[in-house]
Amino acid sequence: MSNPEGSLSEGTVYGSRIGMTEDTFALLERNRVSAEPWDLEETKPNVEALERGVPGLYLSCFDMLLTEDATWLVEVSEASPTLAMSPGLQRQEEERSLEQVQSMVVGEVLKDIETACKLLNITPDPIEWNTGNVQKWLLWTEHLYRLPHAGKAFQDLTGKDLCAMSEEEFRQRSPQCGDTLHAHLDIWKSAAWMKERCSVGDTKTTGAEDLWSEADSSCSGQPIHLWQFLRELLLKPHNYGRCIRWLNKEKGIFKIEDSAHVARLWGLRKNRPAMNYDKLSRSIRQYYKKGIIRKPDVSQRLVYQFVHPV
DNA sequence: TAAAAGGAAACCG
DNA sequence: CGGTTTCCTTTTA
Repeated sequence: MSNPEGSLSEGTVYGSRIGMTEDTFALLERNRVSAEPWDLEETKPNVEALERGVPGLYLSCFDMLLTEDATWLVEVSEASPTLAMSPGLQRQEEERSLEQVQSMVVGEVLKDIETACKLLNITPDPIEWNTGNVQKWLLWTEHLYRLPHAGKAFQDLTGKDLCAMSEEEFRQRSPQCGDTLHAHLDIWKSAAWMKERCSVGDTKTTGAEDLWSEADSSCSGQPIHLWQFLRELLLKPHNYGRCIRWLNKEKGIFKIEDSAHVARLWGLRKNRPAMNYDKLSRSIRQYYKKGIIRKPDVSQRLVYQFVHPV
């Protein structure tokens, strides 16, 4: 936010580039506020902050007008009183605020998609999904927004098939939530398209590009290890703080607050639907002799310690 | 009663 | 082969 002008213009570009209509934003906002399943918090970070941020953002713009530009305003108003805070200027400011909000929303959407990709181990671009990826995405989207299970209706479809389908075709396969699923897929498609445009386009670094490069760096490489996965969760307390958190970050001591939940996430990531805490904890115990994770000096239930803290 | 601890064997990229 | 995953028995808080 150090450069409001920059993010304002970027927001404009993104908004139009990815073709997000006001309806799209309305849908996003509605879903963000209404749904709250068990894992809403993990995948919908900063919802409250965002919503609180909106009036705050407006106020800070207003403050700038009143402070930094006050002398300018006075000078202008003396020279030409009609120009000071003319309706046109006001509308411009309002539009800028709106654009800023929109760019924030886009940023949040990208973050959510990044989170989902890491969790499901799928690519952000739906075009690349195989049938398994599609099912994962469906499962994910369904319980994120409390939709009835419709995976069966989309069985054996690849991401490419899915992307080629119209909203009507979605509704045919799932009368209850086809339209919602179509809308969400649309968001993913838009984001993927935007990502492509950003990476080949201008070299100017933007907030959104940072988000994607962050996603790329962690998505690449070998199959993830359990200890890495746990670190990832711990790195995002805003998303996962309810199920796993640091007790002492410096010493690497953490506590699993919701064992079943963490196990479910691990199972999702590794494609092991039968994963549970019994098995996950067995895997953690394998780390004892390897010197990766140990029990803290004062052993407590569900509390472990990284042998080599960051 | 859930969690902790490990042995043993299967699984899989 | 390594890194789990699965299953199991016994012990502990």
